[in-house]
Amino acid sequence: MEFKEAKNKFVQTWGALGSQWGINKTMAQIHALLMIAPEPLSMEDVMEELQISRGNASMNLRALMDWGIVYKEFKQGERKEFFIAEKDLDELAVKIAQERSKREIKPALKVLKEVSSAVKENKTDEAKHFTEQTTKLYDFVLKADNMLEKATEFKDNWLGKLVMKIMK
Amino acid sequence: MEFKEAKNKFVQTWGALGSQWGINKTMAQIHALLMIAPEPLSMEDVMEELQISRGNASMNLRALMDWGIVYKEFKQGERKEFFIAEKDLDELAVKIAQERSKREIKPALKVLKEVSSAVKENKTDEAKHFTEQTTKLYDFVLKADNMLEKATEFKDNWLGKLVMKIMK
DNA sequence: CTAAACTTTCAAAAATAAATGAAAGTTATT
DNA sequence: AATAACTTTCATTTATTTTTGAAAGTTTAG
Repeated sequence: MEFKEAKNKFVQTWGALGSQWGINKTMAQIHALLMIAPEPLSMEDVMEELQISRGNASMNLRALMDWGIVYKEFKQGERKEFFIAEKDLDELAVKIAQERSKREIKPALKVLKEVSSAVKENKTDEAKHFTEQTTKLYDFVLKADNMLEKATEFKDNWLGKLVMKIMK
Repeated sequence: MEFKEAKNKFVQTWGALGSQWGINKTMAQIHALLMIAPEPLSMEDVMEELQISRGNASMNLRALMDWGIVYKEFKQGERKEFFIAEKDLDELAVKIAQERSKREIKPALKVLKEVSSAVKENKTDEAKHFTEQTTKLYDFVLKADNMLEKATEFKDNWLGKLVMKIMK
């Protein structure tokens, strides 16, 4: 396979994967590009490589920086900004997990808690069942969120490493 | 809070959560509805409650069954089909994890593997860096996918339970 | 201070995804 | 085998998300 073809295939694939995991396609593609770039890239470079507009590039680079997985870098004597991706993949996973927990799970948990304890006076069967089920769901999502949090601490901790080993 | 209000809030929230995790909004809402229904619901019921069309209900119920998280149920003497949700939440998590791995991660892994070993002859710096990075990414995604798989075996296994406990 | 170099914003356009509903398909009943 | 009860399909419409690009904003250098 030619290098250019492989590169393109990789960027497309990473983009598709990202878009299925809540990161928009262009954002994931920019990230892919930065991951494999041996040198920091300018906004021009990104626009050129992905054939996207200036506005699009600007917005998605900003978003990547908000997620904490892309950084600005300045070059000696150069006026413009360059960008590099977080290259430590464990760190990347931690950042993504934290962001998604904060933006999506935490707010949902708040509502689940609210509704699960909101109809306690109503004693119809339907209402009782509702309270039961939503309580279970709250506990479950809370557990999942905690796991996500704890999983991000794994890499530094002996127990985690042990478990990983056993889990093959 | 009134029961109806709580119910509506719950359905909306579950729908939003789902849509951020790769399950379409209506699909997640139907699932929510079935989760809290004390009795199996017919397609009519679902259409009525969510104010959606017959086609929409049919397609999304089918999708939920493909995911293995909703089942058909037949009632004595009734001609029409009723639906119930998988109520075991651990089972739900397993099913979702399996489906997403199969549909999204596995195909991506295939491409990653392909491109990471595709440009080995090319010896420019850029190509070398590309191979290095994509190899790392492949390993990383593979590891993540394995974790997802193993996590689904946790609930039945003593070590898993222990770890869960320690993780609080 | 001001012009040049560069970045961000945002209303409008384009692309994508999801929903509708009527027609076609299926299955059970008489 | 005809009809009624119900479900699925899919071309079209509608809603949502993403992208564009030109104008406004910012920063640096002279």
